[in-house]
Amino acid sequence: MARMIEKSDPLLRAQKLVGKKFDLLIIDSISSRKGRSHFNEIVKDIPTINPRILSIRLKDLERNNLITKSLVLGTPVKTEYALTDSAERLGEIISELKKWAEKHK
Amino acid sequence: MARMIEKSDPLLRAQKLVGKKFDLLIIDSISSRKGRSHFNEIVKDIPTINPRILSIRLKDLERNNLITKSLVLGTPVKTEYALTDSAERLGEIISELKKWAEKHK
DNA sequence: CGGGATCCCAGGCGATACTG
DNA sequence: CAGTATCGCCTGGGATCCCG
Repeated sequence: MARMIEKSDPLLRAQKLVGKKFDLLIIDSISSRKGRSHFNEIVKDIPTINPRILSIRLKDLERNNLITKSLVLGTPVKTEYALTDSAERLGEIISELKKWAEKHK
Repeated sequence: MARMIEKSDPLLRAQKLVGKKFDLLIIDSISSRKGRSHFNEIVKDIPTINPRILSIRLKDLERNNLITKSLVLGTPVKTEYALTDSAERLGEIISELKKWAEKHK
């Protein structure tokens, strides 16, 4: 008999993947720019984030296959963050969550 | 011209409403019991939660109109927590989030 | 432009014990 | 059964400055 303990497992997993303070905001920001953003564009969308945190979160999201990072050569070199397919699907859920939050109460 | 600053407002709002560690787990637990649960039933569903935290979270969720609390007279008296309509709608989003988390990667 | 290095801080959470 | 009382911790995040 399987353990009931695992009833909430998928949610715990979601939490580990995108549960930190700015994670959904970051994904939503990239999503709103059609799936590709530069570092400072995200900062513009989330004025309260600080570069250190953004940097940490981006790396973590990358490790977890939510975003990909690529370099755009030129002067200066730019970085470009893009959502993975999975993260784009999450983006739709985030969009529903936003609608929900706006209506709530 | 509206402030761009507010681009991520609904998400920040959602975060304040249900952004703490166990919030989604609690709502999902009640939801899985057809919208009504007792204190210790929630504890059974979320073995890692401790009574103090659950108590705090339930009060906060109640204040924010996500759950309602009522007493069921009898011996002993029981408390019953139910989801509000709004929280039930959130429950559907949580359900999608769970599916997403299971498929991811 | 896109970060890294340091230092610091609060608050959210864990553990344990107790109660109406 | 359904919580409350204490206490301590630790991690995530804020502030500031700096660099290739």
